Amino acid sequence: MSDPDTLTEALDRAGYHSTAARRVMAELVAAQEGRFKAEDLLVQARRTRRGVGRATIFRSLEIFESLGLVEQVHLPNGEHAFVACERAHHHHVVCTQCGRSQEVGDLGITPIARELVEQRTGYLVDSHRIEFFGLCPECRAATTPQA
Amino acid sequence: MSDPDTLTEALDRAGYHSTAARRVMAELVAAQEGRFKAEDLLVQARRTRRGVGRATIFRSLEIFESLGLVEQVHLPNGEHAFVACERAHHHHVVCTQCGRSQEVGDLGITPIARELVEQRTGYLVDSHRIEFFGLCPECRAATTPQA
DNA sequence: GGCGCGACGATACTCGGTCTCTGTTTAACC
DNA sequence: GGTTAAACAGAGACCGAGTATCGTCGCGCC
Ligand SMILES: [Zn+2]
Ligand SMILES: [Zn+2]
Ligand SMILES: [Zn+2]
Ligand SMILES: [Zn+2]
Repeated sequence: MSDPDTLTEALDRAGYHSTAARRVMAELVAAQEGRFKAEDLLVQARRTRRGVGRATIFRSLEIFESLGLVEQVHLPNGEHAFVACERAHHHHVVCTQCGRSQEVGDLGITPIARELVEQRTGYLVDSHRIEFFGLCPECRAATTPQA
Repeated sequence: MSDPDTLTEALDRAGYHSTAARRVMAELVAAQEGRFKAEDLLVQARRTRRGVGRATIFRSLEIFESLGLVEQVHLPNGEHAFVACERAHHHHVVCTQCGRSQEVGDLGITPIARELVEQRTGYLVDSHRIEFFGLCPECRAATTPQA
């Protein structure tokens, strides 16, 4: 992600007021590389221009999430973080080392899984969550010098 | 899940002391139907025999999890719950209505996904989390009488 | 320019989870 | 069976993420 305007436009299109706080949020989110915690934004906001209130951080993230611009990920250690999204159904790989993250298309898993799960368990699946964790190319290279 | 002994035996096998609190925990966990929150156990423990301390609840669950006897699930609403497990790599479907849950085998997703993700993103995947949410057969029947 | 609703932010609060510390239990060894 | 070191339980303090409240302010609209 890297374009604040995409975010603000989406907000506008969805009928949300354009406010200073939200513009800052859009900028911050767009500037993140990989996963980030709400707390990170709070700190960053406080550091630069006039800070954004804690409540607003969460409210904005909630809106962004409802618009599919951001997604919550549940890290292996139980913490919660967010990642910026580029629309369409997808999932994320998150680097356990540096936190960078990337989207992965649906991989065609959804329909298969849904069907299989349904026929094996009788459950009518209506949503799912898939998260991959591992090492990003950079960290991978860093930990395995050349061997 | 329904056998407390399986749990206590596993603890024993792993070299953990057999204590009163852990036996109670084994019984409680075995008695749960579907997903349950730590808080639930706390309340239930308090209600029946001599309660188990809050810290102990979490410590035990942590051990159970490390032994693959229990797994943490991140519900769609952000809450955390646990489900009892029957070993081997698998995932869960959780009923969004009544909370019942069931294991689903790997579905063959793991190797495919791993490979696809790796070749598309360059990430070296070493763990993943897949959760399905929907309606269990009972709730399904209940909400769609016969139509 | 004025109005009303929506959003902001400070603060207080809740709640899930952890830490710390002390007294107790356990298992192993004699 | 008695002794002892290490593991454990539990009470309570503590912490941090997230939420609720509420007075103020800004946006969009007329
Ligand atoms: Zn979570
Ligand atoms: Zn990385
Ligand atoms: Zn399981
Ligand atoms: Zn159900």
